[in-house]
Amino acid sequence: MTERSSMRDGILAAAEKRVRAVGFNAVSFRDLARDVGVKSSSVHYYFPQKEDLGDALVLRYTQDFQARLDEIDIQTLGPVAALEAFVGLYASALVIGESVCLCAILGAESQSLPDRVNRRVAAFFEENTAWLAGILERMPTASGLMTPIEIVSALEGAMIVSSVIGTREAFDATAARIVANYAEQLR
Amino acid sequence: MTERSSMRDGILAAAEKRVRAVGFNAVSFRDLARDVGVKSSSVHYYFPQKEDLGDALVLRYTQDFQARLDEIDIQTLGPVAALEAFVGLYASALVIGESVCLCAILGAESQSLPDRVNRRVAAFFEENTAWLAGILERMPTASGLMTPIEIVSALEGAMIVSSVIGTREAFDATAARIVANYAEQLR
DNA sequence: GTCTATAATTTGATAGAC
DNA sequence: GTCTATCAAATTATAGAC
Repeated sequence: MTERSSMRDGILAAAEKRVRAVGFNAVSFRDLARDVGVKSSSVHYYFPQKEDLGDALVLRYTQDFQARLDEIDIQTLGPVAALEAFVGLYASALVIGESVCLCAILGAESQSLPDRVNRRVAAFFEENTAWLAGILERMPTASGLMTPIEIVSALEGAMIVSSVIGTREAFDATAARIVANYAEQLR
Repeated sequence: MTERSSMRDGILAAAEKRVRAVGFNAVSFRDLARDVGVKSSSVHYYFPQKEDLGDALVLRYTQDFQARLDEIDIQTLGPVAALEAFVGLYASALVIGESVCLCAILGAESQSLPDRVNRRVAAFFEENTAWLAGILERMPTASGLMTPIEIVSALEGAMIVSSVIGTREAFDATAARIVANYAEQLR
């Protein structure tokens, strides 16, 4: 097993924290260098271009997220509790005054980001919707229920609105309704 | 009546176009100066600090949006058609590859923006939810229906996700469901 | 009001010593 | 790998002429 906490990973961790707070365009190589205690040229050693940093950042975030999805035992929990666990992952990504989901903020900035980064962000959404599709197909089909992409969209939007307003109200209401509407189908 | 298209308003129009595409942090005074055909120092004449520009930009956007809401004749249309018109305003704010709602992108960047700007963005959401509350109270109360803040959140999130993926799919599905769910209540 | 000129700072990025 | 040193460009912002 390779070293768990390399410099490269430390830089990515610092980048994730900063980008999830202020966005990709507002984070500099020098910010990250200071965070991990090196010079900015050393950050360039690991990520020659800022684009490389963005690419690796979203990849890491997506893999971490996927790993947490894999921990959700759908067989044991059943579809509703699994959906609740999914929504819980999003809930833990939102810390008012501190951070939102990485892909919410990168999604909003997408027109100013390199295509390579955008493709990774799109892949995050696609993996999430695919996972959701896996559990929702175990539900009775009902025309009034949100589809996977609608659920992901609603959670990301609620995160952003909650972040500006400064309370979790919008997010919590959205999260609760998504779960409740599906639970209702199984009564 | 004062001049309709002053330099100040031209700058704000250029700023709106750019910010709705790439975000506030990725737009510079020189960008706007070139757009309207002056030097950047002239832009500073109208907006001494970038914060002043952001503040005026969101105020203008909110007022324009409110004016379009005022044009929706709720009495004549009835609540469902009025809700449809509301959703239509959001729909027209999304142009794939070009722009999203100003407050979606500023909301995502909020942690890196001046408080003054954030307060204006929050006010936009509050005015929108207040308008929605006005028409939804004419509907039969139903526990399964989205509240105003949930509707606004869902539309903003769907805009961002659609923007990254590159198709209107997520937005259109969200918009259609919001209207359909309420229409269903009035059958 | 708009310009020239410029200051002060920050940014992404590179060359080369150690 | 990390550093020093540096570059070219861009950024916000101001002073003062016209």
